[in-house]
Formats: sequence, structure tokens, C-alpha cells
Amino acid sequence: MSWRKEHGRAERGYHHGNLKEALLQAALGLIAEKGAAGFTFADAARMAGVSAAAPYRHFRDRDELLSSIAQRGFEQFEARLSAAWDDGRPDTVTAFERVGKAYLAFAREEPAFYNAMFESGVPVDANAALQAASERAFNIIRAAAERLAALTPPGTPRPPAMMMALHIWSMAHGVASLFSRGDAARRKLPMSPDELLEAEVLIYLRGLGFPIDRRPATKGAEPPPVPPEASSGSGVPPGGPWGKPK
Amino acid sequence: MSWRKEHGRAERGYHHGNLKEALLQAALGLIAEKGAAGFTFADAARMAGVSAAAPYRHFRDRDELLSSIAQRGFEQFEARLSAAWDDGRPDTVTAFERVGKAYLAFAREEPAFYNAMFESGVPVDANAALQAASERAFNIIRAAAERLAALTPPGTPRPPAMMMALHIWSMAHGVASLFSRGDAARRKLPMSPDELLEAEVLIYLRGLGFPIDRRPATKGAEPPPVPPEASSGSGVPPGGPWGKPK
DNA sequence: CAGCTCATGTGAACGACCTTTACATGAGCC
DNA sequence: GGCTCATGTAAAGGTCGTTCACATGAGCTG
Repeated sequence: MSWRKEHGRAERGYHHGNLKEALLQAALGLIAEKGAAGFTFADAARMAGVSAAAPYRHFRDRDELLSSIAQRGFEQFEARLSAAWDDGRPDTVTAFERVGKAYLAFAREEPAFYNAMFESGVPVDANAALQAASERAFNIIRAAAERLAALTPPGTPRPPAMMMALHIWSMAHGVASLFSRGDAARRKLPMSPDELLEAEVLIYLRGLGFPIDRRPATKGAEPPPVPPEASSGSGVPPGGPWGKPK
Repeated sequence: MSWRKEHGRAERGYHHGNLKEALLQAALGLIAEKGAAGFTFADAARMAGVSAAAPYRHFRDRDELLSSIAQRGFEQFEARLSAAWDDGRPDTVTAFERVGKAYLAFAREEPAFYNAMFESGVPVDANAALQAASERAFNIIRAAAERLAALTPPGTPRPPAMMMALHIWSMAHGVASLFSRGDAARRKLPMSPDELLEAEVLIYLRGLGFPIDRRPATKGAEPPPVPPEASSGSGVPPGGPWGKPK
């Protein structure tokens, strides 16, 4: 990471050369440590080695920095969800499950982004670009829901894809913010957040009429152990998506 | 509301007489207005008509005030959930749905409490009393899940009640924080948060094997239009818990 | 290369906040 | 009446966010 023409050390003169980026990175680190609320503009400046006033050349104020981070977060979020969805391969339900996992993974692995995106108090409509990025991310979930909705077994009414998408989003966000992050993760649970969400989504999908067999936490994303798509089983197989019923 | 011996005006001398309570009220108002992040200790003091140092006689610091509010919030939350659950009357599913509605209603009607409880960054385990209050509130949901789990139709495996409770909580919290409050409420939705959550829970319950018929938003909580409990219908009735399928 | 210009960084200053400390007040009790 | 201690105040130190006048020097123009 060279942030100056001369690559190596922090030999910087009057001008930083890459302050905007440095501030974003510093802020990211600080938010990860202390949360968006605890993050301070002055600290970011200090960390970048500039005076407290310098950041104002690149961001109107502290909120704009925050919303920049949120926007970047949504962009990376979209990328990860998109990769997880992988256009529905190898089969729609498996890919859908993978999106749920990716959601939690992002919340866990990128706490600073997630915090800025959903917990910092930055209004989504603060910025047109931010809102657009947010919508693009949601559209991945929505597209997945669309495909899934199209697969409803014959004889079953087709749920509105938008509603499904909102449902899935709320489940993922609920699990992430209640059980998968920071202080909240300290709550004692009978199962991991990932398992919790997976079971939740599977039960939900079954409620929509999808033939779901028990298969929690089949790790790896390669070959599905069961034939994809049209494995129309009975409505309620013995043993749910949760572990083993006692 | 007399906050002094002499009931009437704000004729207060050197001592306030009820400062702790006055500060809590003031803080509640301020948080409702500007969020827990924007709320300031000094403002609360001003609003109570005392110097900025006075609050320190009643709260170790700003965070302690915040966590006091969160604790109170959990207590009221518990009361409302408990009232909504009404020990499962008139039937378990109806009462369960009512709990979901009560969750959203609380989030909407008591934004300051909800904010302090879930969005202020106050760690749940900051305080033993806070944690206890939080657990008592969750136990309402848990108890309801317990009763519901016991009702799983014959031939269907019984889901762990704890898991159900966590699922329901995550749905309610997800919908509340994404769609039902503050800035988030500005997202354009095809249906109200209440309807969204109701449909979500119903689909979920159906996924668990409960015979759920379509019946969104039957308002009032008195006589159920269908015979309660053991109306074991077919697994997937035509027309889901959402509106009319096109 | 001289000179200009403008983006970028600095230092100082203001007001607000959080918190601590030494001191003031007066309510309740002997 | 006088003591005591919970409760309030004023003042001060440290941090922030933000603004403003001013400094620097990178890059263009000729």
C-alpha cells in the first residue's frame, strides 16, 4: 500500500497525497473497535497523521464520512451477496441458503461496514448514491426471491417475490443484529447464529410449500447431496430443518 | 405531576426534590427526538432546570442513565408483551400473533425505549438488573413459543421452543428495525410492517406444520372466526397468509 | 524555468459536551 | 438549635466538531 509517490515510509510532506482514502480506512478501523457512535473525526485525522481540520477538505462533516462508509459497505455487501447467490447455482434453494449465510458472514466479518450501514443512524436517504447502493444490494435478495417464487410447487399459490425478499431480509437482519454481533453475540444461544438463520429460512420456505428436507449445515458449497429442484417430497417430512427432534 | 411538596409551579429552591425521575423523563423525550446518539446529558440537566453537574449525583455517567432507560424499557416491554399474550387466550395462535403485533407497536409507540434497548450501543450485560429485565421480556416470547410448540399437530416433529422463540424474536426485531422506525420507515413497502410481520410469522408457523388459514389482519382480539386449536386442516390450503394470490 | 493558481493542509479559536473537584445549601434528625 | 449528609452549584480540564484565515506546494501556462 503506497500512499505516496515514494512508496515506502510515512515520509510525507505538507500534503498527504491520499488523505481521503486514509481517512476512510482509519474510520473503518475505529468503527470496528468502538462502534459508529464512539468513532471520532479527530481520531481519524490523528490516525492519518493530519490536523483535525484537514478532513473537512474531503468530507463536509463527520456524517458525510459515515455515509461514505455506509455506501462502500453496501457496495461490498452487494458483491458478496451476489457471489453467494451465483445466479442460483447449483440449485435455487441451496443458493438461497448461501445468500443467508453470506449475509451473516458479512455482518460478522465486516462489523464496521455493517455498523455504518444499519446501526449508525445514517439515514438511507441521506445521499442518493447511498440509497442507490442500498437498493442494489437489496435487489440481489429480491432477484433470488423472484427465482424462488417462480419455483413454487404446482398446486401451491405463488407468494409475491417482494414480500419473500422482505421476509428474508428481516430474518437475516434480525439474527445478525440480535445474536451475531458485538455485545449481542454474548447472549447465550442453543445454536449458532448461522444454524439459527438457516433453520428459520428453511422452515419459512417450507411454510411456502417448498419441499424442504432436513439438512442443516451441510458445509462447503460444492455438490449437493440431494438431487436439486424438483424433488417433490411430502409436505412434512419427519425431522425438521432443526437438529434431531427428541 | 407534583414534583415537590408545593404541588403547582416550578417554584423550586436549591434542591429539586425529584431530579432522578425528572432526568429520566427528560432523557426519554430527548432520545425520542434525536436518538440515543444525539441525546446529551447536559441537555437533560438543562431541561430539568439544574446545573450540568447535578445529574452525577444520580447516575455514574451518561451511560448509566441510558442503561436505566433501557431497563425501564424492557420492563414496559415485558408488560406489553405479557398483556398481548394474555396467557394464550382465546387460542394459542391468535395470541401468538398478537404478541408479534405488540412487539411492533412497542417499537413504534415507544421509540425512545426501543432505541435505548436495542440501538443505543448499551451492552445488555452492562448491568445485572438490565440483563434480568431483558431476559424477563424474552421469556414472554419463550413461554408463548413453549405453548405453541406443545400444540404441534400429531405426526409432526416438535420443534424446540427456544429455537422458535429466537426465530420469532429475530423476525419481529428485523421488521421493526428495518421497516418500522425512524429513517427506516421511509423505505417504500408493498405492505405495512404489521402485515409483513404477520404474514412472515404465519408462513413460518405453517412451515412448522401448524394448520394456518389465510386471515391477515382480522382486527379486534375477541371471538376467533374459526374454531381454535385443533382444526387440523390440510397442509397447504389455497391462498396463503398473504393477500390474494394473483 | 518563472510564475500563477488552486487544491490541500495547518493553527487558532469558538462553543458544546463530559466529567471531576471543591464548595454551598438545606431537609431531616438529635 | 445545631449536625450531618444527600443533593445542588460553579469552575475548570479535556475532548470534539467545525470554521476561518493563512500556508504550502503540485501542476499548469507561457
